[in-house]
Formats: sequence, C-alpha cells, structure tokens
Amino acid sequence: MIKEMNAVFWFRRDLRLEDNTALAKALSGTLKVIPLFIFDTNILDELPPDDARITFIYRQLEKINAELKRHGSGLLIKHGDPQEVWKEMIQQFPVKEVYFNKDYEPYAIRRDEQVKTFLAAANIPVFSLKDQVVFEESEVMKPDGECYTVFTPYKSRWLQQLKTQGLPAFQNTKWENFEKKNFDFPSLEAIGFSENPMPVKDANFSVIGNYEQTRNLPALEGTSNLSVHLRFGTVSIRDIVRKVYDKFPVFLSELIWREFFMQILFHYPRVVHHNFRAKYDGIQWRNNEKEFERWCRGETGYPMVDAGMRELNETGYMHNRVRMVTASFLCKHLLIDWRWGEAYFAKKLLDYELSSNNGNWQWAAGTGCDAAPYFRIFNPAEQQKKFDKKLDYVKRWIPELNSFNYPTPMVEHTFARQRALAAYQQGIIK
DNA sequence: TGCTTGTTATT
DNA sequence: ATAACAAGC
Repeated sequence: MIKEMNAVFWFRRDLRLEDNTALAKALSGTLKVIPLFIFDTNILDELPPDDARITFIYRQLEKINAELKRHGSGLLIKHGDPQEVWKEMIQQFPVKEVYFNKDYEPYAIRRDEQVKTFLAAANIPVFSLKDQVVFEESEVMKPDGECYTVFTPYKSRWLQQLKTQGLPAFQNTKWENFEKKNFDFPSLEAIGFSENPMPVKDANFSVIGNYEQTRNLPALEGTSNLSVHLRFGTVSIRDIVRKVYDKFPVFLSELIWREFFMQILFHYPRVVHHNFRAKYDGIQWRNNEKEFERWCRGETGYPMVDAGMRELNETGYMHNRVRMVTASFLCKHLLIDWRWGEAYFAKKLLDYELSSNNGNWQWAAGTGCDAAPYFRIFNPAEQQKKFDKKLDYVKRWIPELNSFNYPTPMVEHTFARQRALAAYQQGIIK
C-alpha cells in the first residue's frame, strides 16, 4: 500500500485561514496538508508566564482548530525549539513539502535559514512566501538601487508600485485538501503559561471615515485597533489595503509606515541595538533608575504622560499620539536611553512589533532615520491642550488627578528642555 | 507630530 | 497690541 504523503504548513505570525499566501499555495497542490504551529521556546522563555500575547495566540489557535475540525481536520501544536520540532516532524510524518510565510525579523531569519538547511539535507523542498506585507525586503528601492531611509519618497514609490503591480486576488481556502487528522490540543498550562484575561480589542473600521480628524484624540475610540491583528496576522494586509486604498489616504499612509520600518530593520538590522545615526552615539544619557520607574508607573506629574503609561500598564494598549508624548518625555525630559523605553513597550504592548517599536522610538529620540529633529521637544502640557482639551482621557486613567495625591511634575519643562538641548548638542559627533 | 525670539504687517 | 511668519536651536 502506498503511504499518503504530506505537505506541512507552518503557522507563525499569520494566524488566519483565509487569504493566507503560503497556506493557499500548500492547499493548491496534490499533497494533504498538515497545519502546524510551534510554541517556540526560544521566544517563550523570555516571557512572563501570564503574558497576554500568549493567551491571545492560544485563543486564536483554538479558533483555527475549531474551524479546521468543522472540516474534518485539525491543527497540530508543537512546543519546543523549532530545530528539534522539525527533526521530530519528519520522523512522525511523511513530509514531502514545507510551506510558510516569510518573517523578516533578525531572529526569524536565522531560525528559518536553519530550518531550511535542515530540510534541504532531508531533500524536502521549502516554499517561503511573502504574505505579511505588500512590499518586502528590496522591492521598494531608490532608482540608484539604495534602500530608502526617508519616509515620504519611500511612500511615493510604494504607492506608484502598488498602482502598477496591483495586489494578488483574495486566496480562498481549499478545505478538502487538509489532512483529515485530529491532533491533541495541549492546554495553555501544558506549554508553561497561564490565562491573562487582558482583552484584545477587535479591529474597528468604522473610524476610518473620520480618521484624519479623530486619530489624534486619545479620549475617543478613534483608531482602528488593527495593529495587534496585523502583528499576529489575524487579518490580511492585502484585505486592509484593498478596503482603504483609494478612499483613505491618511490611513493607508500608516500602513506604509509599517512597511517602511520593516524594510529599515531588514536592511539595517543593527538598529535593534544601535542608533540609526551614529552621530548621536555620544549622547550622555542620565539613565536614572528611580526616574525610569516613575515613568513606567505613570507618576511623572505630567497627566498626558501618566495617563498613557497607566493605559499601557492596565490594558496593553496606548493611543499612538500618547506613545509619541511618553517616548519624547523619557528621552528628552528625563534623558533616559530610548532603548530602555523601547524594552518597556516591548514587554507591555499587545501589538508589540520590533520594527515599528524600534523605528518609532528612534524617531522620538531623534536618533533614527527620518526622525524628529533633536530640538523638537514635545511640551506635554501643550499636547494635552491640543489633543485632550476637556481632560477626558487623562481623567479616565488618573482618578486622583485633582487630589493632593497626584504628584507635582518631576521635572520642570523649560529646565528639562534646556538640559536636553545641551545634552544632545554635546553628544553629537561631528 | 516644538519652542523661542525677532521682525513685520495689521488693527 | 498682536497675529503671522521665518530662523535657529
């Protein structure tokens, strides 16, 4: 009897069954497809056991498994180092082909290279495809062949290419081509985590009609909450771009920022640990730990900063306008290394994405590509006047705002501003 | 997606 | 007196 051969589709940060490039490709062949997810211990070992993002991933995998079961199939969950898991995989199943969507972060690139090398040695072809972005790697380049480091010309080129190349059609799921097998679905505890009930907000498209007017007002539900869904691939970027393409240019622009920072990280992986512009390497950060803790807890005495940090601590979200204000405050007012702030956001944000987090922190610090100039120092009180005039947002997160318990500002604005200007000027390497 | 300061135009 | 604007940090 001839043994039925399998293709394996490896889910990573593309946790959906519809319009999923590599999955659709796997299902379009003649092999029966086993869908696989690996809880990667290299990533998990760094996280606290109640990390809310793991709960979100777990719940999403349950949904995918339920959907697969309705079609007589099931999701295979593994837990361990991906290299070891793939050794197991090819022993347990007659794997003939492997499919996954590309991931562009430094760790993921290394991991995927190792897996590819291992599978190649076993004569198993690997298909790794673009799915996470509209344009990847070196698809949007300057006419001279260099990578764009300024957003506006990058965006023009990106738009021009979208116009000429278009988007691939929606990819439907061929359910009948999944392997008709059920697998044990481990509990969250079995992979070393516990439930964190912090809810992930649903994507909200109703806002994009007024996005330009309302996106900067943190008191409103004026943003789309898409970031977390784009992070884990619970929505398709192509689907979103199709929806907003000719109607909502400001919203589309935000999606292009995402790809801008992704290609920066891809071409300049050193930005993970270093200033994009080395001329800022001489800045003497004060790095006062007590002050850092006050910032983390939202006890700086500046309502806009404190409200943002408390929103982050309590919900795993922070409104984008407020991210800019809190980041600027840490770097400029407190002169604390942007890497400290970046690490704190990475730990707390449900939508944490290395490229965007790093790019935007370097933007705020003034050390990045196309960054805010170092002398642009947000005035937290002015930002509040502009974007939360009625104090709705700050009151929501700071119940003691008008009581004696609320601290006075930990540093006076004009003094901090002068100190920051001096530190940056001194630190610039000419 | 700043802030300050100085200059000029306008009332 | 003040708004509007340019320039430099």
